[in-house]
Amino acid sequence: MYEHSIRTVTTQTLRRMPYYMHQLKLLQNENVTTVSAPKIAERLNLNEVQVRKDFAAVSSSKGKPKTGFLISELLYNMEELLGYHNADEAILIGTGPLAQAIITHEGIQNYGLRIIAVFDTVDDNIGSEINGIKVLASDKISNLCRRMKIRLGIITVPAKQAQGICDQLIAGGVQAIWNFSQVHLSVPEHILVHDENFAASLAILSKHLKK
Amino acid sequence: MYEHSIRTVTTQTLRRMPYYMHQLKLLQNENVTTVSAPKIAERLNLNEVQVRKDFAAVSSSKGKPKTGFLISELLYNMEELLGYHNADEAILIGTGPLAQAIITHEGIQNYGLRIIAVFDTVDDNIGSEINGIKVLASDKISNLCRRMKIRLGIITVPAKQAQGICDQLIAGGVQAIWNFSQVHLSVPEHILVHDENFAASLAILSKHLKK
DNA sequence: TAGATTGTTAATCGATTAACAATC
DNA sequence: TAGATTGTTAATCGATTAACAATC
Repeated sequence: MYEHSIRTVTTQTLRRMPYYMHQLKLLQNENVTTVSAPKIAERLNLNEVQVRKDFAAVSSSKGKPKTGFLISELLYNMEELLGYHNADEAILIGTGPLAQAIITHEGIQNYGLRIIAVFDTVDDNIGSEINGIKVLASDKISNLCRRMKIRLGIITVPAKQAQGICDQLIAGGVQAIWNFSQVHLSVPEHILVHDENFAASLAILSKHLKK
Repeated sequence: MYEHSIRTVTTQTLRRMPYYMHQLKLLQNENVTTVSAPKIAERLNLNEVQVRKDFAAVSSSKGKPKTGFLISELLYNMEELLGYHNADEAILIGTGPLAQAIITHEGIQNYGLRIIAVFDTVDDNIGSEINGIKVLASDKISNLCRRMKIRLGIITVPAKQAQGICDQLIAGGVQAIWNFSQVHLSVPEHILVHDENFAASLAILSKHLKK
C-alpha cells in the first residue's frame, strides 16, 4: 500500500469529508463493506464524479470497477487525513454561551481536537471553571501558547476584543484561528483564519426568504 | 433615488456584507461620511475591484469618482438587503448548549431574526423555559409553522434526529433551514439548507496545521 | 459477455482579478 | 490640470460537471 494519488485535497474536498465519513459509518453499521461513489453521491445529493474524485484524493488504494471502495479503508484514510488519530491541542478564549457550546460539543473531541486551556478578558470570570477547565487571564495567552506549543486558537470574545486576542495568539506562535467573533481579523500571510460568522450565514438565509 | 443596478447579489457578496457593515459603522463612529472601495478593501484584506462590485450591487446610487460612497446610504442599503428592517421569524429546535448560545447571541436580534418558539424532542425538557421562551414538544412543529407562517427553522438536535425534524419543518411550509446538526439534510429543490458544520470547519483547520 | 464503476481528459461555470477608459 | 476613484469589459483561476475509454 503506497502513495499513488497526486490529486490534491482542496478545501472544498475537506469540507465534504465529514459528510462522507458519516455515510460510511452508517453503511458500516449495516455490515456493508464496500461502496461506490455514485451510491454515496446519491445519498448526499452530490455529483458522482465529484465524489469519485474526492475518494481518489484521499484513498490509499484505488477503487475497483464494479465494486467501488473498501469502506473501512476509506474511513481510516479520512480519519488520518483529518488528524482524528492524533489530536490537535487548542486553547479557547471567551467563556460565554458559545464557548460553553464549543467545549461541551459532543463531536469536537472525536474530531481530533483537545481544548487544553480557556481564557477570558473579564476579571470576574478568571479563576472559575468551565467544564472542569480553569479559566485563565488573557494576558497569559502568548506565554502559554509558546510554552505548550499550541497551534490553534478559538476566539469567542466580543467584536471589540477579537483583534487584540488574535494578536496575542499570533505572538504565541499559533498557526490557525477559529474565529467565532463577527469581525475580520488581520493576520500575517501564513496564518489561517477560519470564520464562523453567524451574521454572514443569516445574510444568505434571509436573502433566500425575500423571494 | 431609483433602481439602477443590474448587478446580481451573489452568495459570496452576501457573505461579505456583514464585514462591510462593521467597517462602515466604525467609520461612522469617527464621523466619517464617505468611503472608497479601496479603503474598505485594504481594511478587510480584499481585492478593491471586488469591493467596488459588491458596493455597486447593493448601493441605491452610484459612487462618485475621487470621493467614493456615502456611508449612511450604503449602510441603509445593506440593512435593507439583509432584512434588518423587517425581522424574519424563526423557530429553533433543540435546547442544548448550542441552542442556548444561539438564543442568547447578542448579534442575532440585530441581524433581523426573531426566534419565536423553541422545540425539543426530549420529554424532560418540554415545558421548561429557555431565555423566557417555553419549550414545546417537537410533534407540534409543522402545525405551528403553518399557523404562524414561519419560514425559517434552526436545527440544533443530534444527528439522528435531524432529518426527522427537517421533514416536519418542510411539512410546515418552512422555506429555509439553518442546520447546526452535523449531517446532510435531504430537502426538496426549492428549500435552502445552510450548514453550520463544525466538523467541516475543523477539517479545514487541522489540515492547515499538518504542514 | 454485458454492465456498473473506475479514472482521466476536456468543457463548463462562477467568482475573482486585471486592465483601462470615464469622471469628478 | 492631475490623480484618485469609479464602472465595465476581458482574462484568469478554481471548482464542478460532462464525456469517454479502461477494467473488473
